[in-house]
Amino acid sequence: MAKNDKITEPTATDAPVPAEIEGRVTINDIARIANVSKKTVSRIINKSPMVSEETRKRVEAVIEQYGFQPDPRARALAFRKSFLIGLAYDNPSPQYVVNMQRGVLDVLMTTDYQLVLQPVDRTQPGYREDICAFFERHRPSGIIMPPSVSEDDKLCEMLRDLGCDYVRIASMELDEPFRMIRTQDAEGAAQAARHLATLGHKRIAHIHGPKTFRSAHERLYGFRNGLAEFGLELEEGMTQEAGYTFETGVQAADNLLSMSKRPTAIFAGNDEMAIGIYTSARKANLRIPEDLSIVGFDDTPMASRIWPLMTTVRLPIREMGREAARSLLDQLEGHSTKLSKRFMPEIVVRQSTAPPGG
Amino acid sequence: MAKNDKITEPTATDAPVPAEIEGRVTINDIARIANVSKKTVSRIINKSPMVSEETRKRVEAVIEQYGFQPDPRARALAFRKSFLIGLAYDNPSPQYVVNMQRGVLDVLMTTDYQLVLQPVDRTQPGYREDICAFFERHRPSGIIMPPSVSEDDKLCEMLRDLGCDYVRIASMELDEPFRMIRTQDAEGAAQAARHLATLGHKRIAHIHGPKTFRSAHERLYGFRNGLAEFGLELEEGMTQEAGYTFETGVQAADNLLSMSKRPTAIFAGNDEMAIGIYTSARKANLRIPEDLSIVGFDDTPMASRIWPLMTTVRLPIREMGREAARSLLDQLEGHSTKLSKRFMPEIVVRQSTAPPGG
DNA sequence: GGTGCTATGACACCGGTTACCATAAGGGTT
DNA sequence: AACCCTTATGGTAACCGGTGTCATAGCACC
Repeated sequence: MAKNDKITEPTATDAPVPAEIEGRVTINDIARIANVSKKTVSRIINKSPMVSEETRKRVEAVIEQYGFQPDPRARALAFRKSFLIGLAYDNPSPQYVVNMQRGVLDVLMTTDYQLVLQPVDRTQPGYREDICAFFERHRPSGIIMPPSVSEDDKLCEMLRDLGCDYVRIASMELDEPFRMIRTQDAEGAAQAARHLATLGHKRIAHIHGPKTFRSAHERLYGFRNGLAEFGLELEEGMTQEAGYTFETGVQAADNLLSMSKRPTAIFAGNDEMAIGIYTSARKANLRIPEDLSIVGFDDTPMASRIWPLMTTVRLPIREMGREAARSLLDQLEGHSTKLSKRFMPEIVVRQSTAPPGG
Repeated sequence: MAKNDKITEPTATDAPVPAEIEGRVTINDIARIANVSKKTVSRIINKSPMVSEETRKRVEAVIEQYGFQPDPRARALAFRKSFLIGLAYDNPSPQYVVNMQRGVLDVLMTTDYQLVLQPVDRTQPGYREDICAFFERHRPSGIIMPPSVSEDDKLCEMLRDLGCDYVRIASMELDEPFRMIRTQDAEGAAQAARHLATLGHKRIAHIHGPKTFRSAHERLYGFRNGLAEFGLELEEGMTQEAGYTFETGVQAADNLLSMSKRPTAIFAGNDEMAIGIYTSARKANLRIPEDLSIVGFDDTPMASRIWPLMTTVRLPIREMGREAARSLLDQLEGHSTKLSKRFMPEIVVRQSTAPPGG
């Protein structure tokens, strides 16, 4: 007769299968218990309006009672959507990374999406392929890229070709607006310049990041402009390129401080290098801030732990992570806000800056 | 027509759906092209030996050619296994967190498993429930817990009740051996004690973490023992409790340094607090290391950036992350090594320690 | 010719979804 | 009042992309 009726459960001739079926409650259980079809339960989970108030109440009570939670993987499969958001980062600062993760998670936790990490090393050949392989494998719905990964136009092109949505966090408009989270690094650097100029410094130097990083250009540019407002400029030899690391920062500062007419203030492109300046100054027996003023960029926790406390430029990283996640989610759902949000850095004045010639 | 349900997508009445079915190659495609059944392809993916050499070659060629990658979600569903590993952490040090993540990822990337993060705040009531809810939701195959989450016996009990596998990273044997990754914190602290004693210090103080952290006890205990080897002891008032943070470290150091017979050396339970000692010493106009020797614990990057470079005790955090992941994977596959691996800390002598009375 | 092993395929199933259909209730028309 | 057409609601089957179980065909071995 082949009665088609579901044979769902053999109902244990001998095997206590039900016991084996561990605690996980499924949509079928709920449907059976609430005496409705799977479909109806599904409608309720997905907040479809096509369910009577009464039915909804009843089913929701059962869901509540049994603590039913739909399996994310099954949903992903059926929706043909991974509900994954990738975070591809190479930022060497743990503080930055952790804050960014937190911000993204703040938003994702309230949704059905999940975060997957993809740390990369931009100096490795084939790192682009790594990210693409990562995409092919997990098929995240979208990828968030903070600097400096975000600055790689070629990579983004590859991702677009793969049909991968993404959001880039950067200090320049590198892409279509809805794909950008902007930081106004230039303005932050300008604030640093104004601060130093206002204190009365004339001989001011800047240690910037690698030329291959756009943020380095941006900060240099903004700093120059800020100085120009006061009729000042970065004199010959007063700019040094370094690698955004502590060691290269020390090296660059050594160069600056050994000059016959050494600067009375140095602005570093990030805190790591600024801390390098502290070390260099100590080696040269210069007092901070009396003999040398120092300004950093990022406001890492270190800035408020080092002695004397560092004046630096702060970016709201966690909030940027949130915004990036929100923006990506919007994009995935079609209502891409045409506007790229801009985050304004803010100088935090502490103790590493003072008038020159203390 | 009355399309009943959600009007999700109008689906572009004209659009040829097959085009819509983007590039994703499935096991069915491979099976069809290679002229075998899905099951055979599945066998090959899973390296089952029950496939003839010839068939395998042929199918593998097709897989290669089309760049087929099995969908992790579909596999997870079919395997009744999530292939997810959770990392539940509350460690306030970004450096620790990032290194731990890296270590875990190092291992997981070579497997089918994926990492999901669960940052928590142990000071929040209901944080245990957060973690359990996290488990219920994603059903990770296992959870890795670094300190201080790892120290919560109650939480682990709840997880066991839920049938959740886990690995704890801690300085004490808190659980069955196969669930532990041990760090020999006591031995690290003893090394610090020996180092200071050897330099000739007699009046030595210790700033330890909160009593609620087992690591705090462990380090205090080890430090005491190390001193005892040299016939020294922590005198009355020479121990201070602080909160593992910079600010509380400053406070505790202020207390110690304002005593009439102040210590000539201080060992802090972590680098954060040790950095607080630097600040306190600067305020008190004491030179490091001439007037005061300082030893930290953790070897955060900060330790090698601060001036003078900090002597501290190092733990191989990334390697510990790797080991935790390996160990958990072993556990999941049944061959739980009965042994809990132990990581030995190592003192890194830099410039913040010297003989007393410099 | 029975036995045991290998290689392969058929088919149901994991836990959700959509497409499509069935039925009941309501409202206007004649 | 009978009829038809909506609209609201819920059921059934197929499917997403893999897996397990079991049956079966082919072959070597005694």
